[in-house]
Amino acid sequence: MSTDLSEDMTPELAELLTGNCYCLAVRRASRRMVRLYDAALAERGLTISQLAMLAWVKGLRTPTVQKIADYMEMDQSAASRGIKPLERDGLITSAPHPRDKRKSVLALTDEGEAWLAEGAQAWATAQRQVEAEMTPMGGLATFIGEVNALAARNRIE
Amino acid sequence: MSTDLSEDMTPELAELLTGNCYCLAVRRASRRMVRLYDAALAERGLTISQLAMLAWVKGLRTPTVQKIADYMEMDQSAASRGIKPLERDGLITSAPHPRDKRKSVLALTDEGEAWLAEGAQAWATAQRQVEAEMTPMGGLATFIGEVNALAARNRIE
DNA sequence: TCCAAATAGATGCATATGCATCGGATCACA
DNA sequence: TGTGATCCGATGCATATGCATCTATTTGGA
Repeated sequence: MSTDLSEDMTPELAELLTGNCYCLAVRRASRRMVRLYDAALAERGLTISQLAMLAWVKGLRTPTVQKIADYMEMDQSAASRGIKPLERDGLITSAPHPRDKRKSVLALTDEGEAWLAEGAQAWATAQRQVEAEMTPMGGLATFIGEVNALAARNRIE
Repeated sequence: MSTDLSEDMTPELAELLTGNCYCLAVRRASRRMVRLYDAALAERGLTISQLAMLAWVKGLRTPTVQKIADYMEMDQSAASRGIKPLERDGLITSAPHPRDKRKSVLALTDEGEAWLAEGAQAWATAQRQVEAEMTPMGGLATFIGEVNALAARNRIE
């Protein structure tokens, strides 16, 4: 309701609040997307992040925390913590790297494999749904490319 | 390095890991964007979320937790917790609504006003930078529109 | 008027995320 | 072959987020 809104705002604040902040807009979109995928995955007991980590453990020849963080473009500490619940729940095991004691090599347990397979099915449902409703090669691809290029130019992460 | 990647992946998992998951792609973009804006705001001691909340407190005639959550399209509990540090640090005060004791009406302190003004300057720097580097009306606008329409159709939030 | 339904805000619980930092291990080069 | 620079993973600290749930209040009818 526009009656909620005050009148005396600087142009900058108005811009920030009217959905024109790139950062806030993407964050909102991200929250929504996560809720959508998480809802689809909830019955399998996984979140989209956890599914992705399981997938990376399977997809990498020698999965380590650092490598997963690199591929997911997130902080190493965040990846480290994200993996913890999966280890706790017996979906992932970790063993010291034979030749580099700094590293822990991760692996899926049989249960982890099963959960990943199940989760991938649920994921596909959400993915196909979004795909069907988004303009093909529409905003997302363009936008992601822009963000990545921008981040690279500014050495973000 | 492609030598990291294993070969035997189902098509679905390959799709998920190669950056084609809408959810993961947006999440990555969001993380980057937040880091960019947060870095610009760090010297003012604010995060982009906190700046937005201060702005909404100023921008709404009768700001309450619920109203801020609605406008920011986030969970009420997340908004509630996000406001807490700002209250603790003396940037926001809250007082019971005169006619509805369920509500707390928020307000900026003088210090809150000052921080908001300072933060808005820093924000503008980041915003202008991103703006200059993104294709005008390029991917973002299209994409956000798609996400919102999709979320509306699926009653997400 | 009175009670069921709806609303506001807070909290318990759990994950998600980044920064700084620490201790251990490895590497590169003098 | 040392040893300083790097790298790896873990942790402390702090915010960010959502869901379920609880209490207090308000509201909308019967």
